[in-house]
Amino acid sequence: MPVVRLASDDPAWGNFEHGNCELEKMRLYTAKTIGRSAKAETSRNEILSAAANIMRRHGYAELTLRNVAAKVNMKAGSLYYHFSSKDELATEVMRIGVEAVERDVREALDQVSPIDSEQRLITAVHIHLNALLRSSEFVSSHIRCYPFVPDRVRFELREVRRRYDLLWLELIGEFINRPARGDEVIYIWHILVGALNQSLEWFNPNRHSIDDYARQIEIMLRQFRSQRPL
Amino acid sequence: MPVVRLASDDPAWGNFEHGNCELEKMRLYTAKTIGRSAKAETSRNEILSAAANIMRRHGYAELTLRNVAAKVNMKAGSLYYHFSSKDELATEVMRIGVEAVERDVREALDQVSPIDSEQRLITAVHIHLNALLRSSEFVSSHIRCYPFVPDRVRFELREVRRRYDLLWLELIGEFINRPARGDEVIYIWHILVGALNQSLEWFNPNRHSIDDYARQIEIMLRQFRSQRPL
DNA sequence: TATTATAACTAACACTTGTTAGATTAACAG
DNA sequence: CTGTTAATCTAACAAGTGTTAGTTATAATA
Repeated sequence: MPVVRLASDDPAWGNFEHGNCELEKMRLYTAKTIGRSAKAETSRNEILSAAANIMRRHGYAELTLRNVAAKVNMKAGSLYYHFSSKDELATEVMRIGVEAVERDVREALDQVSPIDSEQRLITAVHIHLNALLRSSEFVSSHIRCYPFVPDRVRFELREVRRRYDLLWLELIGEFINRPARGDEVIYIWHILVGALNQSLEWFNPNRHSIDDYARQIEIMLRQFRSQRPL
Repeated sequence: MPVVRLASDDPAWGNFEHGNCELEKMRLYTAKTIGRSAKAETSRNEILSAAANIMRRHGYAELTLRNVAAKVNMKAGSLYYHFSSKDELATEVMRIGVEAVERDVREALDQVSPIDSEQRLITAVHIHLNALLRSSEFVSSHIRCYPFVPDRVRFELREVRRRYDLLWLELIGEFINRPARGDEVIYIWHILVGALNQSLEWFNPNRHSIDDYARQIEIMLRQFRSQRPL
């Protein structure tokens, strides 16, 4: 019946399970494992994953400690053994998210020639989209919930976020041969980030292709370069 | 200190007042005024505006009946004289939003040659951006809160939203000379809508220019056409 | 096995939420 | 001025929130 099939038409919209990249999670989790027993570490990771899942699917408003606890067969109060507050839990989920996607992008860029600025930007687009839409609920929960999270949480995340933002500004600056902090680069950055991150609200893995979408974004990006002298 | 000034760095982020387009509001409100006294109508409109303001600035989770009531010097219970539920209030705010921006875009398109598909698309971009970032909190609250609103509210809005979506698909289809329902058009539509609507999260009227941003979007759009035969 | 630290539970707290019924005021008709 | 309708308030409700203190069960260590 719907002429255009919108994400919002799908009853299961937003309820897809992401591929379980357990290896990736492990790498992230263990990065900051200090003085925690194996069992505590496992529980903590389950809690983080459950929280990320709720945040990605239903938004920050639906992230309640009782919801999270139920997903890991615990009671709300038990979560305080692993996190000192709801804010800390949310911060940790989102911190894992940015750090994951930044690490993935940087690792992929290491395999690309430093002077091929077009291939570098395109690579970053692919990696970011895959993290967002396929591999990591930590990434998607961060992107989806950041604007609605309490001030304190946003404040805690400002440095990791800025690092990732600067990476993009530099990639774009190199690509269009302009200063990374000029208005031009910044506006293009906003266009690109908007196109990438809004996909969370419509992308349906059963109906859409990450690569197809990334290809259209590549086409768009080339225009910004072709408008300018090299 | 921040290298790149992000919206989230600004303490007043999201707290800008939109230009008071009272005339526009009147046109919208009165469109469905049936069997309501002048006083009731005024109160109802104040409630709608207050709700839209909260939704745009703080998101749907912060929209509480007590918050809204306080803004219009009422008590929470009094709102039930004008709306039968919180859902109905939210639905009405968002319905006004889509209908407003769709009407604005269509009226502007009436002034553009039907065969100048580039100018038509560019016009729509400008009108949409201005509604979103400057003139209407009903539009911005809709865009910002739609993904987080209860299912019932989204269901109520599906028709008005689809009408507006189809308008864009047709504009893009004409512009790149492709069927409005093909994958190509739909992906470009998602890119464009993402770039437009995400601006809600970073745009700061004291620091950015709507026209500058719209111009960058124009550059982007031309690439999609130039890639194809006419 | 006995002891101890770990990890979870119970049950409540103070508070906020949407919503409702009934009382109260304000505006207006006769 | 009187009576009636329209508009708002009061005060509570049941449900849900983050958080805490005290308790129990589990697991590791001696």
